[in-house]
Amino acid sequence: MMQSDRSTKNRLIAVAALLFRQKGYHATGLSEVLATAQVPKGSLYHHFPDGKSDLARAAADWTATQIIQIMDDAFVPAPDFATGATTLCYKLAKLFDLQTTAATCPISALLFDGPESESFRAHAEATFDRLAAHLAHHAQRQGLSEADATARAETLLIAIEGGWTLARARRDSAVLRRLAQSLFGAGLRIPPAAPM
Amino acid sequence: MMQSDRSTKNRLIAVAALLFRQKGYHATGLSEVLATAQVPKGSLYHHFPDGKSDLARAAADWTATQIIQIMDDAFVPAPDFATGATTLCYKLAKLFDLQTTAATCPISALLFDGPESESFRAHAEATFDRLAAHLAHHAQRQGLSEADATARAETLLIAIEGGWTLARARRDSAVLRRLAQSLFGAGLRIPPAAPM
DNA sequence: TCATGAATAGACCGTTCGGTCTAGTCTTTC
DNA sequence: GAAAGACTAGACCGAACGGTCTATTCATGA
Repeated sequence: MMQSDRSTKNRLIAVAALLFRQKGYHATGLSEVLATAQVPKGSLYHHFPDGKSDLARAAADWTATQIIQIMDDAFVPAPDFATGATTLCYKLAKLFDLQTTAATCPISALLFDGPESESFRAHAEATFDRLAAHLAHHAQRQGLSEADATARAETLLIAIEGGWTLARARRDSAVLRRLAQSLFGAGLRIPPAAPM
Repeated sequence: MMQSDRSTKNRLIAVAALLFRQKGYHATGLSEVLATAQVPKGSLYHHFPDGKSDLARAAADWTATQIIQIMDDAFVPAPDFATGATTLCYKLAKLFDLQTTAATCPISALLFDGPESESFRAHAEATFDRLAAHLAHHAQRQGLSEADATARAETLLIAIEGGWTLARARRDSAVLRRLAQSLFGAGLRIPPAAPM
């Protein structure tokens, strides 16, 4: 069985994750996934008995672990939270630039656009919380108090989601790169808080 | 002709805007729109010759003017930008709470999920820019410099988009309400910027 | 070497999709 | 009150959808 990286199952997951994110779950036909992954229908229903929704779940999980990997890559070697956050934003910007079509943010995409079942929805929420907790964990690892860490993780998450949306609207990742500096950099600290 | 608020055409637009936002463009069938609005198919293709995509455009425009109205309601009577932004966040939170199903942010929803045509995409981008510009206009009206106004408007937009996403993931509008205070309030100024 | 289950392969099915078309009904205007 | 166009009404269409099913091939252990 071996489950190599290029196994039928993994190919299906990777292709599905990509297409679902690019065009959305409902806008992506199984036939397109199958054609792109070069997999016949029978194989899909062998590996994913529940069909499309099953595939969506797998794709979401796969994406989540990818995101966590990116977070770890950014935060583990970082001397402090701000540096980690900056690196993360840059990594995400790079990810954004990789795609020809400006797709939805991977974090939110696979969670909100999927089968309508409540079970999928619940799974998505749990996954989202897991990502937020992971971010908070890194913050705490840098010596922040639990409350502080949670708050900062949340702020960063908001900024990333919003930043990605703006980047997508403009088809330009610049916002994402500016994000970290706006949040933590020496420059403007979100709003200069000048006149008001 | 009269074009009353409850005219067939307006009913179609309102229902489409709601459903598209709740379930997404591709996940919403014309039959559902038609049934909900109590409109036969023939009427739809009379008012919107290009069918579903045409309807999506109209729904997006209709939503955009709604959003602008909300912005005006928040900013016109406000003594300064921070107050206006706070009011806006609260209004959006209220809007969020209105829906049983936690739907996508109206600003981004109707822009990103629609027909795949490039023309729709372009129209969406233009609409998005229009909203951003409108926000910046309000900021400038409060005496901020153009650069400042643009920057603040962008920050607010990022925060709203990201905040809505988080609110949606948690099915709780609290994040949106906390948003304004985090950005401009006397309390925590985004990150306390303490230890790091 | 052969038996067995995993995996592949794709023809096929019922449903629903967005869209077309013709017929009928109002509404407005001479 | 008849002509004309705006609008409503829904039967109908081909295409594509997700999903099922049977046949076949491949891999593995006895």
